[in-house]
Amino acid sequence: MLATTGDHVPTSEEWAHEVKWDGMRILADSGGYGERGRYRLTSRNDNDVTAAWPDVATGLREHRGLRRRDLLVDGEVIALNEHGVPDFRTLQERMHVRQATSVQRLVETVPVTFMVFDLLRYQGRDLTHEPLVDRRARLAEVLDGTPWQVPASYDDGAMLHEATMQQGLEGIVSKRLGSTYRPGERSPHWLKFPHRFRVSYVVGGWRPQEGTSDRLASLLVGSITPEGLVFRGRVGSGIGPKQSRLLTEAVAGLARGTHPFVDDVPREDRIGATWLEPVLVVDVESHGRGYQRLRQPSYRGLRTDLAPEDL
DNA sequence: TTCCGACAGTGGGGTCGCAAT
DNA sequence: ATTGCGACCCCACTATCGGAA
Repeated sequence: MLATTGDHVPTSEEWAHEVKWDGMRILADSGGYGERGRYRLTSRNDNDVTAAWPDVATGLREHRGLRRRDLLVDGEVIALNEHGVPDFRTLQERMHVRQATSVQRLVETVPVTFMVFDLLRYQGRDLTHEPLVDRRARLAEVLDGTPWQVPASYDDGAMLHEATMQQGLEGIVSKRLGSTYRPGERSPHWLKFPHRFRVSYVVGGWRPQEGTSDRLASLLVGSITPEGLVFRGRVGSGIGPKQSRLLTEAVAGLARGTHPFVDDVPREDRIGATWLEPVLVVDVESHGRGYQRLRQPSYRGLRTDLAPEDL
């Protein structure tokens, strides 16, 4: 079950709100009774990822009360950084591991937490048709005292939205308390509100669409620092045929031979690029702050009212 | 007939493993 | 030893097309 992006955080009492965890979605299935806490883990694309998270898979093995229980839960594996904030980059180091030998080392260097937010089956009984409130209540009982965590649920969405923003968390997810669980579906009963920030950047070049050489598909942008223009990454999402045409016009006559950034532009980013005089300013919406490179960037338009000196 | 939602395709930032160089 | 590529993970957004209203 997936969340739809929402416009406004619902205020009605029919909704509950929780932190949106920046990690990897996992379904953990005990596979029936008597398995002694051996769980099969699957990713969002239904790949078996059990090998990469042995600590998660056996997380309940030692827990007495759950030894012979049967359950299927839905949650997010996260890795916390030194500030206690989920760090996706760190998590990725363990994501692709297939062999048990290397995992043992990673388990120690990259500890993870499994945040479990839904209970889909318990003791052989399918709970997906029961309302969320009931599933959550049962989940809290079942996992109480285990290494797996059940994230808190909040009534006040606006408050949580603000608090998560302050704390540098990814955002919130609002869920309708009476909703059933619909496997594989992107549901309007789950609404996500990721914190995205709109910031202006200076354009230092552009890249063509894959396979072509003239159709502008993405921009290479940078931010102004005391040292000069620092490369921050590429933006392509949001540049459709119309925006592409507008930008092609805006970029005309600005070409130059070398890139205008003070730092080095990585090889991969230079492929097919046309460098430009750093005079155009664009707005970009992206996730998170304080990152070297833009995360999940999307183009928001040309700022003809701004010059690089204004930033 | 019109509108909407699901899906595919394009764009982004990353990691790792493995084969070719 | 380095590099390139594909397989995964996280995603945003746009265009299209078929079915519901």
